[in-house]
Amino acid sequence: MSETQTQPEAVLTKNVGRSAAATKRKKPIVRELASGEKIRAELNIEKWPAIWTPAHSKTRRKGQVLSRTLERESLAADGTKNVSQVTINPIAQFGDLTTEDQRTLYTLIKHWEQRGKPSHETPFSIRHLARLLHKRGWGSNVIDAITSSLERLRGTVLVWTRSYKTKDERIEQLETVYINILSKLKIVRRKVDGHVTTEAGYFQFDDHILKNLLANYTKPFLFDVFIDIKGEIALKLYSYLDLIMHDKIRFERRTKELFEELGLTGSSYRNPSKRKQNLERALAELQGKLLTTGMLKSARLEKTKDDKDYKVVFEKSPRSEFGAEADDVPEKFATAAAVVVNDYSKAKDPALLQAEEVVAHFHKVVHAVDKHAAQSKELAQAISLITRYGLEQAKFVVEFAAGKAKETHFAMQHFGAVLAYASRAAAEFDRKQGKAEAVAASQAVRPVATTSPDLSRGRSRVAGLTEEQYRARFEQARAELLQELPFLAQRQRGSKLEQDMVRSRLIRQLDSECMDLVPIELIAAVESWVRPAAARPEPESSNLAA
DNA sequence: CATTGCAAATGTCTAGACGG
DNA sequence: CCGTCTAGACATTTGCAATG
Repeated sequence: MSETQTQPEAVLTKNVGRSAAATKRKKPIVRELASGEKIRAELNIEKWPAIWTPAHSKTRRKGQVLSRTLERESLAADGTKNVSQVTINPIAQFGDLTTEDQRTLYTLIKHWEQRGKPSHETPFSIRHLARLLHKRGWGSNVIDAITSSLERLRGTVLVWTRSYKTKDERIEQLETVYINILSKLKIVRRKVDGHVTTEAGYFQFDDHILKNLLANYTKPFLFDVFIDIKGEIALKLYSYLDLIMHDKIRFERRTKELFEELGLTGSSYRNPSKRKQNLERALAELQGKLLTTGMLKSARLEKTKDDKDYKVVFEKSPRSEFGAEADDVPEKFATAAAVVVNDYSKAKDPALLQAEEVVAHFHKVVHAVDKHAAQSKELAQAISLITRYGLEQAKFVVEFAAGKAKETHFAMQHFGAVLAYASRAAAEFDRKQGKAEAVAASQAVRPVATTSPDLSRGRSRVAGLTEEQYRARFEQARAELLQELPFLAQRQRGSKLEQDMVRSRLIRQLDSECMDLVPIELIAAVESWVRPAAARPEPESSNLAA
C-alpha cells in the first residue's frame, strides 16, 4: 500500500498506460478482460460528483437517510442566470448513494458496452460484476454488497430541475426530470441443491440516461484506473478532475469550494486543516494517475494568498508528451461544439429523419431559421403527424398552417401550433389532389403513434398470432437474440430465461412494427415459411428509407 | 482559535469452519 | 469441491478533545 504511493514519478512514466500498481497484482483473467479500457460515462451524472457520498460517511448513515438537494448557478450564453438543482431521494431501507454505487454504475456501463449497447434489458450476473469490480473475494458479503448497490441505483430517485441536459445541450427549462438510474432490475439466483451456482438477471438504464449514452452525450472514462482507486475522497476527486481537466493543463481550486463541489459535508471540514489532512492522503494516491486526456503529473496543496485556506493544484501532462497511446483517436467530449452525431441510430430510424425534416421545414417556413436542433417534443408531434398523413402531406400541413396563421395574424411559436390545422389542411390537400390515393391515405387515420414504452399493443398482437405464426416468429427472434448474446447459446438452451427474453423481444418487435405492415409482413413470413420464397420487402420501405 | 492526533463509526475484505 | 456463513482484521471518514 505505502509502497505504491511512494513510487517515484520516473517509474510511473515508464509503465504508463498499464497502471503500474495494478499490473503487479496477479489477476490474469480480470486483466485480460479489462486491459486499459475506456468506457463512456453519462455526462449529466458526471457533472454532479456530489451525488455520491463516501461509503464510510457518517453524516448519512443507513436508516436515517434524508433527501438532499444540490444546487448550482450558471450563466447562460445570453447572460441570464440559471439555477439548476438535483435532489437525491434515497430510499430509507437501502441507504444513500455511495461511491461504491458509483463504481457499480460504471461497471454496469462497461458491461453494457461489452454486450453491444443494447437498448433493452441487459443480462448480467453478479459474479461477473464482481470480477469487473476487481473484488478480491467472492462470497455472500460480495453478493450482498453488489446487490444492495444495485438496489440503491434502482431505488434512489434523482430529481433534476433545470439541470438534465440531452445531446443537443438543451436544458429542459421548465421541466423536472425524475430519474432512477436503473429503470429495470431483476436479480435471479438460480439454486441447485441449495447452492447458488449461476446467477442471472437483467438491468436497464433509465430512458433518459440510455438515450444520452446512445447519443454519445458522454465522456470517455478510464475504467480500470478508476476502479483501482481505494480512497473514497480520491475516487470522487479523480472523476471530478477527469471531467474538469479535459481541456486544461493546470487546475487549481480552494479546498473549501472543492469540498462543497464534491459534497463532502462533514462538520470538521469547517477547518482548513482538516481538509488539508484528508486531502493529503487522496492527493498522494492520485499522483501519477492516468486521466483520459493525459497524466496527472502533480497534485499538491498550497496556501492561498489570503492565508485563510489551502488550494489544490493539479497539473497534467498531455498524452502526446509521454508518448504512450498517442496514436489514440483524440477523445471528443460531448460539448456543444463537438457533439458526435450518432449516425447509426438515425439511419436505423427513418421515421425520425422524416420528423426532423418536417420540423426543419416548419422553422424554415415560419421562423426563417435554417438550422434548428429539433426538440424531442417537436419530433414526437411531427412523427404523429407523419404517421397520420404521410411525409408529403405533413409538409403541406406545415405550409397550410403557416398561410392560415398569417391570415389570422396568429404568431405561431411552437411546432405544436401546426397540429390545430392538420385536419383542415388534410381536407385541403385531398381537395387539391382529388385523387383516389389521397382519399385512401386520409381514410387510414391511425391512432397517434405512441412513444411510451407501453407494450400492450405488442402483447395483444402476440396473443393474436396463430400457433404456427407464433412459432415462426419466436424462432426468428430467438435466432436474432442468440446472435446478439452468444452466451445464451452456450449456457442456457431452452431455459426459462431464454424463453422470456425471446418472448419479450418478440413483443417489442411486434409492438414497434407499424400497424399496417403487420398483416402483410406476417403473411409474408408465413408464406416464406410454408413454401420458401424470397421474403417480400416491406411495401413502404423504399418510401421510408428516402 | 486553528491545528492535530486519536477514536468512534461504519464499511469492506479475508480466512477458516461448515455443509451438501 | 464449491459455496455460505461468520468473526475479526483492516480501511476509511468524520467527530472530538487536547494542544499550542
